[in-house]
Amino acid sequence: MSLPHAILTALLEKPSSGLELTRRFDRSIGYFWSATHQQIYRELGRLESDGLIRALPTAQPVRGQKKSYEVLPAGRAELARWTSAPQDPKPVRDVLLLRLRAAAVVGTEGIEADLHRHLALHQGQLAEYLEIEKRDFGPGSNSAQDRIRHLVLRAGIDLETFWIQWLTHALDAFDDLPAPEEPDVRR
Amino acid sequence: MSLPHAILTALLEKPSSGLELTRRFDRSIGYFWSATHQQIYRELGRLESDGLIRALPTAQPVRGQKKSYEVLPAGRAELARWTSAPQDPKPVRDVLLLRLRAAAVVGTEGIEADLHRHLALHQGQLAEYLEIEKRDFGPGSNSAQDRIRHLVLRAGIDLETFWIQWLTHALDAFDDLPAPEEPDVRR
DNA sequence: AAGCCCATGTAACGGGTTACATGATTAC
DNA sequence: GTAATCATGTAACCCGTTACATGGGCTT
Repeated sequence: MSLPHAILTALLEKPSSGLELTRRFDRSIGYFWSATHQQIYRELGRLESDGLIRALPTAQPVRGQKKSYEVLPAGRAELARWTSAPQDPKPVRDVLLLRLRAAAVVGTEGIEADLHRHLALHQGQLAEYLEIEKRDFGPGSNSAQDRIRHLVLRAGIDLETFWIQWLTHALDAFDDLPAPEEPDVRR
Repeated sequence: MSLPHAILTALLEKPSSGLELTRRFDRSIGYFWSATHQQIYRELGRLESDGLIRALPTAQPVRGQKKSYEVLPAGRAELARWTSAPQDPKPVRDVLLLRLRAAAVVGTEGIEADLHRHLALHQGQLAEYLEIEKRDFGPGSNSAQDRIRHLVLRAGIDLETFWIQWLTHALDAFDDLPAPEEPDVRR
């Protein structure tokens, strides 16, 4: 149950319409919590009928007409409650690691190319994060808000750095692997 | 669609019953792909009716009777195909980062305790991984299988190390935060 | 008027989670 | 012989994903 709270956070930062939210979930917020527009509209409906947000009274809501939402006091309270409530970290769930484990059994044929591809993707993402850091978190501006947001961005940067290092290490190890154990055609 | 392939990998490593699989998904495989027994039974049924695995012919399958499965050639082929097929990395989805972003808006009240708790949890997980590394991957044994599995374990170790460092950094930053942005008492 | 993007949806499906059910085996 | 545990399932629900629908405004 995190999507509604992600939306509440986004709306508190800036009241928005569904499509504007979708755009923001493709950028900043989406860096650690992604969502499609279908999810967002479904959730906006629920949040509204639960009395946590309301549509800004601008024009009557016609289909195809922009409709902006803002957070109500009950919504802010719920977000504060959720934020401070303890939550266990989710166990890791990573397809690439699973594929490697499978490759240890059925052979590493073909997976190496994808490791290279992932390495490039993570390098690209890291560059994007570093660009944002340079732009948004220069030496000035030390409000609590900025420092916390910088902390979150730092997690992204360090995570990408971890993957780059690990993938580099993995590819090195692949290079001097004692030859494929392919001839395992026993069945 | 990763659970069936996780099960195929597990069954290739060692034919097992549903409950044995469940136990293994609580340990080694579960370190990067978790699954409950309900999921596993459901998926075993599908894999069998798809002709990728079969029940070992021991006793007739009575309810409450152990039933072991092994992988058929078609299953091994499907796993090899899946392993070498390119797959994009999933975008990060982390509740703690989302909560921090929310805390930047509604205040950091209460979240600090949970950061401490997470730090301890990650330290415990790291210790467990290091124990496994010492036990299973000593200086000897350099088969390709072992080296690949060690690589996967290394990812786990490095990920936990990342979280420990980041949480430590975050808690440090919290300590000299310019005080809550609600009513600042010190100035 | 045709085509394209903007904006808001609906519908169907599949995986993951939680709660519950039921038969067999073991412990006392 | 009864309680606990082992072992295999069923059922319901929610979230995330994919495909599709509808209407308005803009450009050509």
